[in-house]
Amino acid sequence: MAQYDFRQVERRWQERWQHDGTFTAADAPDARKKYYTLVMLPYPSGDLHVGHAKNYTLGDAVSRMSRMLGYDVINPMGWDAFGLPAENAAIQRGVDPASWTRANIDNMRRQVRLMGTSYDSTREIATCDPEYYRWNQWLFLRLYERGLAYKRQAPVNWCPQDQTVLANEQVIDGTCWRCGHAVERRNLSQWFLKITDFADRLLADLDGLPGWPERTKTAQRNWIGRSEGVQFSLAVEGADVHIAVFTTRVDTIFGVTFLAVAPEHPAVTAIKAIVSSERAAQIDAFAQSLSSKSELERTSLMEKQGLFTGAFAIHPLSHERIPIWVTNYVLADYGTGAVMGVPAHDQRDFEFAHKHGLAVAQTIAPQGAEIDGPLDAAFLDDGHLIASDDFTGMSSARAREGIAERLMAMGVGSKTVNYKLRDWLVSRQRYWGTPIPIVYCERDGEVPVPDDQLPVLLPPDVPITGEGSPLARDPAFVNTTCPKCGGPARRESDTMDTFFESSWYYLRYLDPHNDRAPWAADKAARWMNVDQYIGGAEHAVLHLLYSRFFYKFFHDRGWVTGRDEPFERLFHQGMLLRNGAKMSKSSANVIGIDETAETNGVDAMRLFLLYATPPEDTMEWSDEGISGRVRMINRIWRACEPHLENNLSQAIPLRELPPMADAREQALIRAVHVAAKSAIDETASRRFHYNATIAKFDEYVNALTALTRERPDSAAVRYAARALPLTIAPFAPHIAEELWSRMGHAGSVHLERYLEVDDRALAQDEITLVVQVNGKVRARMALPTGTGQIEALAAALAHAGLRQHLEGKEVRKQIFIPDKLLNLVVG
RNA sequence: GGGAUGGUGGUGGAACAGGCAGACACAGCAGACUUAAAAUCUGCAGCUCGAAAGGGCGUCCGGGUUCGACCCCCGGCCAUCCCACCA
Repeated sequence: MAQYDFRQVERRWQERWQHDGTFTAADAPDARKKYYTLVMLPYPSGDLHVGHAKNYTLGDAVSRMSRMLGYDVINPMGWDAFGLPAENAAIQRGVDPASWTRANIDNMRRQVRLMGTSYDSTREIATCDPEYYRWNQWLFLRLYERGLAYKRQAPVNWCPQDQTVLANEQVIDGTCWRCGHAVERRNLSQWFLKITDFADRLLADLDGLPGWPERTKTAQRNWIGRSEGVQFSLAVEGADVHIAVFTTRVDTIFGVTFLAVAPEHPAVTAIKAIVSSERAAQIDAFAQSLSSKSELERTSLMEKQGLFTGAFAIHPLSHERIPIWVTNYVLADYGTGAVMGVPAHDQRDFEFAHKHGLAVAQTIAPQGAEIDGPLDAAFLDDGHLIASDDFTGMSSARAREGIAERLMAMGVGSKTVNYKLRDWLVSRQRYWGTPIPIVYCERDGEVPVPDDQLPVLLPPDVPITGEGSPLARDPAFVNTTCPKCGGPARRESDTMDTFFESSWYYLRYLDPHNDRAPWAADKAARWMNVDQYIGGAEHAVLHLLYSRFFYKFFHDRGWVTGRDEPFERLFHQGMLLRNGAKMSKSSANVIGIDETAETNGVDAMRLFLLYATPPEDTMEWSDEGISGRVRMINRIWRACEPHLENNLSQAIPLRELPPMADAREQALIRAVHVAAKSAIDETASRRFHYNATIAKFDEYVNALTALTRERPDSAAVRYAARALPLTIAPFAPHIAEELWSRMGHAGSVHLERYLEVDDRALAQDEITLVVQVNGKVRARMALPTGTGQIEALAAALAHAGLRQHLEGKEVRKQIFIPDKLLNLVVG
């Protein structure tokens, strides 16, 4: 008996699939329904580990399964190749980011193939290719034309030690991830994308995505943060300025005892002009002390601080004088940058008022109750209004309407919707990204690079030191001529956030070599939308929100048709841990693909990754666990081996069930169809709990192994052996292909139709009827399928084991579930 | 503080629709084969009382609904993740 040589077999079929283009998707449609499976494209960091493998194995199984179920499948793959790690490698090791990235892509492509991934390699893309980022720039210009890309001054995270800007995710508890130095805020001129224009659609259309996890939709809803309220303004006493505030609780307006503004608020300048010079100096000092503090520090870590400006605002309804304070906890860029302070009905305001000795005026009382003494915390619920002029006595809900109308009639207020979502900052002072295609001319100002001059190429050989923007220091890149007037001009030296590339890559896969457009509309119409998207939950509000924004823009421009959502169904993978930590080089807990494939084989690795937990769960890697799947592969081989080359003439068509000689053969045939049914159901339901499917295959293989020993030539055994490569193909593709081929088939098993589940095979002649007495299981009886209640009761009464539970008692009630259960209530 | 998800043997997990709890596997124990080991095969295995037959308990805890609850409802505990001075 020859040992199964997985190394040789796996390598041979991987080369064959690549050579034959087995998984190439044709652009010409056929009679089948299209199916677009997509996994989030990886960053080429160097080496794939089994954590990556967990993600790609699921996508690959879904893709292969869908193809075998009769869909016209497209399953592309690419590289999210721009980003900071390449620059860090450049700084630390002096390598060129481009060469470093290319080498990583080459290595990881090898590893993706080593995993036996069934992706269409003719559609592979790398976002750092000029042929790709050219279209980034083109899309940026289309956004620019519509006013959706714009430049403005904005505060960013800045590390004074490393002399560089940091992304939000690189700020760990207010410090720089690399050097640990406290991060500051700096005002820099930055490019933004106006995602806020789409806030209402991005929110509303979540309701039309039943194929998305609820938690992801909730996360996006929270992030967009829509709130309805009223905006109104208060005049500043003695100055010609008004301060607008936004509130969701306008019913508490008579409880306002102070006005809190952000130190950056524009009205602060006017206020400084009307107060004493000492006050003005104090305000400046207060603003200065906060200017470099990060938002996290100001809002979450620091105590509530404030300074009375010396100025007053006039309450629009009561005409009382309201002291104006500058505070650390009011954010300049949410709402209007100013808040009405209602200590009695807002906990933040309550704490602030207590600390600074401000008045607390209760204007809402619990429904049906009166106030009983001073508050020891803000009263946040709705109720009825007290001490509120002619609104006194109204319910909160009615007062919100009435007060809003009064303010509108007075011309000082309006109903408003506010969003937490802010415009997307896409500028990065980094080298390894897409250059922003804008030049600055002394005469013409900000000028977009014309389409026919794209791409603006990223220059090679730029020194990267980790200090400041590398492109800004490259005169050959920065100095250019104005496309409009031909005069001297300066190129934008910022590059784009890498999330720009990943917001539309799924469209480029559909037309990867197009040099006239990012994609052709007919290709998009052929394949979009993505039927099943698979990736980590960490992108719930980043990539997945940006992509929806882009797709809506594309849809509005008519570049894509159908619905304006890119991803029909979304599935979040669980993480893979080892020793309780996420696999990473820094944790030194990485299990590499190459080593695992070499020692255990790729099929065993794939089976283990699918088998160990449901795919959405966090998984702990286990060196022992994979050995069980190695055994399974070997059992599959031994079970099928007697049915290889010699038995070709005895091939049994899989659609024809062999006659079943006895209960054991029936059980074997049943195991075949139970496993196949599980694979089909888990795919169709999009639950993808292939862990349960593979357990069914264990039972199938165990039954086959046992019966093969006794009667290797029975029709049932031959049928079950020949069905095995076909049914296990999506999960263990290499051994399946090898067995299929050795059984005499010419084509690839992966292009075959999956086994059709036959109800006759699933049916059983005999079932186990559970007999309960007063709800407790007291006996199990083997009975013919379809036994009626009367016969079942008779059998139960005759059952020796039940006598002690029934003797001398009256059966008062029977519950009978056919072929399952008989519950006798006695007393 | 708010929200989401979850809590089942020594371990990973199964039970898809309220109907046999613990499938399948890992680790373990015993046996067969072997000079021996590996590999392979067979058997045992929730806890507990009992020699056995058989009984009692058992899906985080406490209640409830039901003939019957891992599953549904109420209250609590714990864990993980997300959001969090958003006015």
